[in-house]
Amino acid sequence: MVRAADVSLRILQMIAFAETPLGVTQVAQGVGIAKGAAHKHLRTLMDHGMVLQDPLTSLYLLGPKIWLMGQKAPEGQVLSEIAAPLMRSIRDELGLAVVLSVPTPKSAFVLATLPSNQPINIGVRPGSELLLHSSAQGKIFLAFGGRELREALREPLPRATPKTQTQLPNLLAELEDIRRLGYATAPEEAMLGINALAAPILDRSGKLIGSIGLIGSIQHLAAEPPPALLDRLFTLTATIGKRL
Amino acid sequence: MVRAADVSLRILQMIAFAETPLGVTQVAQGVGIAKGAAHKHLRTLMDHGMVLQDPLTSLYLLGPKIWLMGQKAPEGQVLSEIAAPLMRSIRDELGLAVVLSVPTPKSAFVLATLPSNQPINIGVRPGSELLLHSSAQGKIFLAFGGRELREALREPLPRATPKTQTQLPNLLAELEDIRRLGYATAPEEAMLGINALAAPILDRSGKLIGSIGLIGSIQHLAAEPPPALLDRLFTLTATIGKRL
DNA sequence: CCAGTTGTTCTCGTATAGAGAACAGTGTTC
DNA sequence: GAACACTGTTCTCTATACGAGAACAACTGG
Repeated sequence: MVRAADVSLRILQMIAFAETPLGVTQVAQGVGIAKGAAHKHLRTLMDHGMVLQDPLTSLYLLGPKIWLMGQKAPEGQVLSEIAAPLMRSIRDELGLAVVLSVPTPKSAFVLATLPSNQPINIGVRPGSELLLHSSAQGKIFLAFGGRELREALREPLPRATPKTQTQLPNLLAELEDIRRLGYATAPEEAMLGINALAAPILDRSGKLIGSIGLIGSIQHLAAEPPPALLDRLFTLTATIGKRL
Repeated sequence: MVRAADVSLRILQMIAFAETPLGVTQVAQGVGIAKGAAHKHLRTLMDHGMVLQDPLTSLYLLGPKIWLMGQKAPEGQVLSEIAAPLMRSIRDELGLAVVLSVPTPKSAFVLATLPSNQPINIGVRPGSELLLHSSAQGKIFLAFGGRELREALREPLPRATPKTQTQLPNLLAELEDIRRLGYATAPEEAMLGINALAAPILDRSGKLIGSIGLIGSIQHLAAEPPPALLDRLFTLTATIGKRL
């Protein structure tokens, strides 16, 4: 781990996901270093065009180069443009929150989300990383992904709620079921009162690309999903897979 | 300048703009450090999800987080989605290369391009940075941008070709003309045999957002642009400005 | 006009980044 | 099938450069 680079990357993320442009002082205390040091990091980021400084307010905001680099990332471009309209239609139809995520070595990375349209709505923040063993999408990745993803299971499984599955043998058995049935649920495993239903997005060759998850309270999304709901989800993921 | 962060950012860009996934060795000699050190940097980038490693080939490629961050950059999202279809139509109509760029403190940053559709075609690489004083788009930014952009003129003006304007007073006079006429040209100032014509993209409040440039050989794009061509360019930039 | 903010520039001691070598895999070649 | 030529990864050690802290400059608002 390169410490200085780590700091710069944290600063970059901070600026990227901040609601408003940030000043040196906020950045400094955000990453926990001295103001002067933060300034040096910001200058480095500016030299690379990753960040630029508003000439009027002298606050720092994200530069255009980040956008350009983002265009080069395969997942986003393809998946989101294809999936976005389909996700919207299923959300409007079912009223549940819809989440698109892709696998990373240790988590399910949330690329895009649509919150549910209930008065009390449930959402997932894009950019968050769901644990592999305690989320529906994570379990999809464990079940359908390459062997390297299951490496993460060697370490003890942290408990998110009392219902989180922390026994490795039980989890492995569940993964078998998931592979067989083609979907995963996680009733109150990530958060009490909340359930999720997820299915994999596979390309034509059967390779795992990502997953679509539906999130809802246990009231709206039962632990045993009704067949009609499953069908709807499967047609969605199959359509996305075909259009890749 | 934070050296370690600089190295990591160079590596990140290298991976982002590489044609194919890269290995540790290529990265190391690309940025000029030892293999072991490069490995440490790559791990740091991976920890942040900026980069990930193909489990099969163990080559490094761009991670999904970069895409997500790119979505947050204001310029790209808005400008490119609005401008892209309009740029395409003007390219097909005129046959000239079309370039969309935004201002940075020291250059015109190229966000998106369309190469000309001639047999011998001319293009501009996205991500490149055009000098402010020796390119049509750069001169647009100097003329229409904030005062801070003109700070760059305090330093001596490098000569790109024999025709590059390197005399500050002459350049300032030209900027006056550009402001008055609403367009800039740069015949053979950036590259011999090539001319460019550019106009600013202004939002409703008149603030400079970016510029559209047309690039062609001096044969296809005369130093004195015909009125019809100017009209076409002005309607394009005006349309983009309105849709912001 | 002064107090309390900003962002920026210093200096200096210490943590750390990078060179280099050794290690561990993988595929190629003879 | 064994030696080879590559990969990516891990290690040790020292010159280096990072970050704490303080001082500075430039604004803002009471």
